[in-house]
Amino acid sequence: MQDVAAAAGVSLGTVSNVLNHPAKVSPATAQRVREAIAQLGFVRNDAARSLASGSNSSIGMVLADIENSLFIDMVHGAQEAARATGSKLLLANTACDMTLQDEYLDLFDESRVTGMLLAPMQDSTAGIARVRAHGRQIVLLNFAPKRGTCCAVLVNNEQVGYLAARHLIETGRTRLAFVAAHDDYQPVRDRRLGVRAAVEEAGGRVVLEEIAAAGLTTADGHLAGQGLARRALEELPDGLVVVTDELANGIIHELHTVAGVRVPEQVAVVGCENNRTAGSAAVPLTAVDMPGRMMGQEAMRLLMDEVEAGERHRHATVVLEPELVVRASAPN
Amino acid sequence: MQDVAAAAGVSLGTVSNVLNHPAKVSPATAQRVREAIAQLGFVRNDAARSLASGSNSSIGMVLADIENSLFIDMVHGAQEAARATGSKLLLANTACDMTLQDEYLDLFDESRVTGMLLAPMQDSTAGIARVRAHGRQIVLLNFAPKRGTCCAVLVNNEQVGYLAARHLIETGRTRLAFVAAHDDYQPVRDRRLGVRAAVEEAGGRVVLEEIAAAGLTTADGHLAGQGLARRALEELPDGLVVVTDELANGIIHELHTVAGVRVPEQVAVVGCENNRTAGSAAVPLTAVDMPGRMMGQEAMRLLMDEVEAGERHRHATVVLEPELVVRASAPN
DNA sequence: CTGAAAGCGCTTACAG
DNA sequence: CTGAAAGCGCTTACAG
Repeated sequence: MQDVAAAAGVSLGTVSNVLNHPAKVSPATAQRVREAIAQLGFVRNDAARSLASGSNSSIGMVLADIENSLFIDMVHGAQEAARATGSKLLLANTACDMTLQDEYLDLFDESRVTGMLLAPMQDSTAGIARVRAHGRQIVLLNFAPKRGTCCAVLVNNEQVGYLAARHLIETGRTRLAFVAAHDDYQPVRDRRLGVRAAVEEAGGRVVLEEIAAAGLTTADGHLAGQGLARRALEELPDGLVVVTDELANGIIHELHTVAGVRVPEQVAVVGCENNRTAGSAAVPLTAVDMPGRMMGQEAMRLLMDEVEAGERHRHATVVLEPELVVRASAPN
Repeated sequence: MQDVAAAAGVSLGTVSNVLNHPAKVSPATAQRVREAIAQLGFVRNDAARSLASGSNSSIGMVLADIENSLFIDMVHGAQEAARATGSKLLLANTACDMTLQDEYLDLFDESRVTGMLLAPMQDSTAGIARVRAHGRQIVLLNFAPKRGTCCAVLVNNEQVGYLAARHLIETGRTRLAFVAAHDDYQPVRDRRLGVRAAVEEAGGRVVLEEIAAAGLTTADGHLAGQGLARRALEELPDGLVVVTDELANGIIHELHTVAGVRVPEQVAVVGCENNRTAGSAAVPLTAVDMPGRMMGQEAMRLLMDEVEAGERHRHATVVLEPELVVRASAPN
């Protein structure tokens, strides 16, 4: 920057002003400075910049699983919103590893980002507290914070389970099963509650079985599907609510393609999330849609509010409603 | 940090040494310092740190399309390799927008990352030159650099096309078509060359038709599939090489599910990339696999070599070989 | 509108 | 092994 100033025949402060407050500099001078910058190939040192100014216009987003298109949708939404405000979105993937998640939170913290977005798969109260203790803003995605300790954007996951189960009941299924794993993941717990509520609402004419899968992936679905396929047909549920699409696809594969149990005729299946994989499966999956893009947008909006409002800020939790998307695996 | 030093009763430099060169400090002192850090909730300011040291241990990865699981695989590979060396991987998604790509390259440049990984969808010579002019290292993924201007990890995309076409020819198909779009995307051009080479190799007994799609997505595939479905059966190719899996899935959907043209009996289809979607489609897709994870690992390795070797560094291009994965859409 | 000066919070030789 | 001092490259009042 010194060199630029010398080349343009102005002082250091003027170069800085051209970069940060162009209005304070006469157009002619600014032009000369800009030419010098271009000629010397000058790149402003962001470290010095944020050290001196105490700020940094990028915002960090920490994601538990970029493999899941729900998270990718959140990224898209957040990025659109960030772009509108002129800030840059930096991404970090933890692959569901809490150690890595903490490391990334600390990294963004140390680099003094404007704020953070966190979409975790487990309780992250400690990490959030650490970040917030340093005065840095953070908004939680798809996971409720501990008693109002920060802003959050949630989906009504109880409603996710409820919509899925109600659809099956309304289309005449009476022996439901809920297949899930990872009750330490809050959305799973909530979806379970919703399923139970829908069954209860139906009175005694609908029964619910709860089946534990080994995990949430397609491979876990294969296992669960094999388990179901070993049953006599009359002992099979006639409607399945499966806690994730991947898991549902795995089950359908085993049931329908391998074991020859017809989906949806003999067993109807509803997934949760409405992932990118849902529509293109062997039997297109009926699923309850999570509005990922909107979640990302809302989260960015909350974060920006918090950054701007400062002391006056009040934490808020936005709860978005899910929607049923009907496809072949559980038709109307 | 000043406060920490005071609390621990040592000087500033000692605190710094505890953080950066623990061996230089006596265990007892180090312990006292660490306690002070914990008590005060001190977070080292990364801006000051990298300003003073001139370095920054994170590396930036700029991706054209996080929607595509090939890119996600590259992330996984790069992250594993980064973790092994103790550096952090920061991600940025450009959504195929060259303006955004340039902005992110500049952002990482300004923040003085150790180095960058770039997986673009278009020629990025200008951006690469800009970054390199500032002395920052960058490795290209899945796109050949202009005449040895940087390190790169490529897949032999000609071989991708070749393997796809040869598989169809070997399984008895004689009227092939290559469906593609975006010849400005280098891998597309190379795959086309490979398909032509395989057809030529077969002599006169195999003919090749080249079909232009509107784009590379599933929706574009639907369009292309509709176009094919309108043809009389005897005018239909009996083997399709489709330049991406998504495009292939779209075509299969229209042909097989909508129009009732049987895949693979009447038309066999081979995709390129072997995306996450390939295996779970209505007709599981035979596809040529791109080794994304390995690409990411190799790219990190090249980058680290370059960072460490400094002046002595020679650019290198690693070309990985693809592999055919046979599924139902074009069986053996 | 412009320039000189202080300071952001660290790291790194260097002397003890 | 420890401490005092210089310097990293900017931004921001402040005086002109």
